[in-house]
Amino acid sequence: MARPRSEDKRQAILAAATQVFAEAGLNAPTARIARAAGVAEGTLFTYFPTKDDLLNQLYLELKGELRALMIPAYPTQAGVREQAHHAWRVYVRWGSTQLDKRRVLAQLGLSERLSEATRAAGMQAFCDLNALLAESVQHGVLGDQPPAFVAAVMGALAETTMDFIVRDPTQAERTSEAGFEAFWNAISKP
Amino acid sequence: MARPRSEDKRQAILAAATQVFAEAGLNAPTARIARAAGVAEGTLFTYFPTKDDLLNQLYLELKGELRALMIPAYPTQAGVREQAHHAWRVYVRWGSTQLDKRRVLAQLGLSERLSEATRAAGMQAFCDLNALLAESVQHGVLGDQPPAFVAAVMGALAETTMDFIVRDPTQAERTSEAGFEAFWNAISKP
Amino acid sequence: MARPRSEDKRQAILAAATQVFAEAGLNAPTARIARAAGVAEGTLFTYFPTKDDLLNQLYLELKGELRALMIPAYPTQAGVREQAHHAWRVYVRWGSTQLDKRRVLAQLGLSERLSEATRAAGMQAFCDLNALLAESVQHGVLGDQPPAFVAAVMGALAETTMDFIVRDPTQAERTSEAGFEAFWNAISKP
Amino acid sequence: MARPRSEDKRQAILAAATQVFAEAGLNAPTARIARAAGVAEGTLFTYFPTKDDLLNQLYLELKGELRALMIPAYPTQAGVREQAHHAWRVYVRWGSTQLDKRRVLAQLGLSERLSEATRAAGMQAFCDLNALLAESVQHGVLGDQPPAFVAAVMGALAETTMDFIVRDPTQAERTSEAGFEAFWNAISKP
DNA sequence: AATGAATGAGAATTCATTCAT
DNA sequence: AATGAATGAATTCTCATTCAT
Repeated sequence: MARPRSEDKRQAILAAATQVFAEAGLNAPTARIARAAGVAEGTLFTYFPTKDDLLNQLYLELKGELRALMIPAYPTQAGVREQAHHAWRVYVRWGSTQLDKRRVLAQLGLSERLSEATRAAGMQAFCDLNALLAESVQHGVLGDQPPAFVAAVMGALAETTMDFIVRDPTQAERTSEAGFEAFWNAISKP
Repeated sequence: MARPRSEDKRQAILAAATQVFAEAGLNAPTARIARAAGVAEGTLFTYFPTKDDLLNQLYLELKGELRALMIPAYPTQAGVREQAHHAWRVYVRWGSTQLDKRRVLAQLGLSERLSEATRAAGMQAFCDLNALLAESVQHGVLGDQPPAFVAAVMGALAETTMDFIVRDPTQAERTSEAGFEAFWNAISKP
Repeated sequence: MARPRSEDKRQAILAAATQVFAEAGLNAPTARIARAAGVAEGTLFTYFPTKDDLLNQLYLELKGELRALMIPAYPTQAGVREQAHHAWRVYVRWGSTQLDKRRVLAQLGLSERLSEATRAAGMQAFCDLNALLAESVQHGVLGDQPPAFVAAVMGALAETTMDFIVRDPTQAERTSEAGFEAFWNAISKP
Repeated sequence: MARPRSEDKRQAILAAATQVFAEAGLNAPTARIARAAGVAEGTLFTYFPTKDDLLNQLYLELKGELRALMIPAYPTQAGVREQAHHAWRVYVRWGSTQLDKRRVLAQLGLSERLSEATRAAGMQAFCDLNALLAESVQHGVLGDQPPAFVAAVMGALAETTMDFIVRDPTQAERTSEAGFEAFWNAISKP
C-alpha cells in the first residue's frame, strides 16, 4: 500500500548525479541533481538520506556496473593473456565511452567523503580479476609484488589509455591495443 | 594594490593550503588556511585575489617544485635508460615522502577549478622529460603513440608505485625498482 | 472525510504525542509521533488535520483528564478547606506522577500555537473549583482579587510543590502537605 | 586593528531576539532576528555561533538583568520582611512592565535547548535572595523545606501576580501588595 | 480509512569576499 | 599592508502536508 519506492527514481537520481558531478564536481548542489533527475529536492533525501550516502552509493553503483561488464566477459577457457586482454578491452571501451562515469568514479575515489567501508566493498568486487592477474605475473618483474599491485598497474595504464582515446577517438582501437601491449609487457616480461 | 610584500607569507599560505587541502579536501575554507598560515583571513586575499587563484597557483607551485627536483637530476651523459631511471627515483621518492603534496596535486588535477591555462603550463614544465622519453620509446610497442602518452604512462605507473610504497614503506626500495622495471618493459620492449 | 474510525487510534496518537513532546519539545516532528503511535505518517492527519489541531486538542485532553480526576473528588459535604485539600492532593499526585503530561501541559500553555478559544475552554473546565475557592478567600488578603487569581495561586503553588516532589520523591507526602499549608495560609489569613 | 566586535551589536541582537521570540516563540528564524537587529544574517553568527548559544546567552542576560535590578535594592538594614518586600516590588514591576522579557525567560526556562550549565548559572545568580528567604522561613510552615522551595514559591506567586497585573494594569499597585501579603502569609505563619 | 512516498517552503549554517579600522 | 568583522548568497537537510495506491 502507498506508493512503493521506485527503483526507476533511484536510478534517475544516480544518473543525474553522475552527469551533474561530472560537469560541476562533487560539490554540485543536491538541488541541481534533483532537478536534473526530475524529482523534488526533498525526494532525493528519501532515497539517499545524506549527500554522503548518495556519493557512496554512486561509487558502488559505478564500480558494480563496471564489474558486471567485465565479469561475464572472461573467456575462461582461453589462456590468461586472452582473458586479461578481454577484460582490458571491455574496461577501456567503457571508460572511453562513458566519460562522465569515469570522471566521477575518479573523483569519488579521491574524495574524503568516501567511507572506508565503501572503498573496501569497491575493491572486493574485483577479486576474480585480481586472481587472474596474480597468475600472469608470476614470471614477470612484478612477481614479488602483491597481486593488488598488478591490478593497480592495470588500472593506471588503462586510465592513461582512455585519456588518450578520448583526446583522439579515431585511433581508439590502435591506442587500446598499444596500451594493452605495454601493460602486458610491464607485468609479464622477466 | 601594489605587489604583495612578503614572499615568506606567500609561501606560508601555499604550505598551509597544501596541508589543509590534503586533510580536508579542496573545499576547505580559506579561513582555515589563513589560520594555519598564521595570517588574517583577509590577508590571504591580498596574495591570492580569489580562492581559484590560490588553487591554480598552488598547482603550478607543486608542479614546479617537482620539475626543479627532476631536471637537474638528469645525468645527461648517461644513456636514456639511466636518465629515465634517475628521474623515476627522484619522482617516486618525492611522492612517497611528501604525501600531502602528492595528494593535493592529484586532487587539483581532477578539479574543475583548474583553468586550461594552468593545466597547459603544468604540462609544459615537463617537456624535457617528454623529449627524453620520446627517444626511449622508438623501438617499443608505444613507438607510434604521442610522446605525451609515454610520459603519462610513466606518471601513472609511478603513482601506482608510490601508493604501494606508502602502504608498506619498508619495501620502498624494492617496490620502486620493480615499478621502474615494469615501466621500462612497458615502453621499450617490442 | 467522515469521522475518524477508531477512538483507540486517536488516543494512541495523543499518548504518543505526550510522550514525544515531553522528550523533545513541541517541535518534535509529527512523523515521530506517528511512529510512536504505531500509525502511518499520513494517518495522523486524518485524526488531526493540522499539527496545531493536535496541539490544541492535546491541551484540552490533558486539562480534561485533570478535571475529571478532581471533580468527582470533592467531598461536597465537608468544609471548604477539606474540599480544597482534597483537590490539592489529587492534583499534586497527578502532576508528580505523570511527569510527561505535566511538562507538556506547561509547554502548551506557553505556546503561541494554542488558540485563544482553546485557552478559554481550558479555563472553563475549572469553574467549580474556582467557585469553591472564591468562598475560601473571602476573609483573606486576597479577598478583593478576582477568583481566578486564587485559582492561579493554587496552580502556581501546586506546580512548585510538584517540582520539589519530583526532585525528592521520598518526601512526597510531607512536601505536599507543607505546600497545601502554605497555600491555605496564603489565601485565608487576613 | 580591524573593526572590533561591537558590544552594541551584540546587545541589539539580544534585544531583537527577545522581541522576536516573545512574538513568535523560540522557533522564530534567526534570519528574522537578524533583520530586527539591523544586521546581516551571517553577522548574528559571529556573535552567537549557534542558535542554541543565542538562547543560552539570552537566558543568562535576562537573569542577569533581573538580578542586577534586585540586588542593590535590598535595604540590608531593614528587617527580613522589608527586604523581601522590596525585592518583590522590584521583581513584579520588572515583570509586569517588560512583558517580552518575562515571556521569553519563561519559555527559555522550559526549553530543552537550555543547557544544564546555563540553568545552574542562572540559579546561582540568586543565592543572596535565597539566603534572605531562608531566614524568613524558619518559623513558618515551610520551615522544613529546602530554601530553594521558598524561593520557588516566591517566584511562582510573583509570576501569578504579574499575570494579573498585566490583565488589569490599573490595579497594579493593589495587586502587587495583595500578592506579597499572600506570599508572606504562605511562608511565615505557623 | 490507511499507508508512506512526494513535495517544496523554510531553517540554520557556512564561506568567499569586501571593507572599515 | 594587515586585520578580522560584516555581508548575503548558497547549501544541506527537515518537516508539515498532500496524494497516489
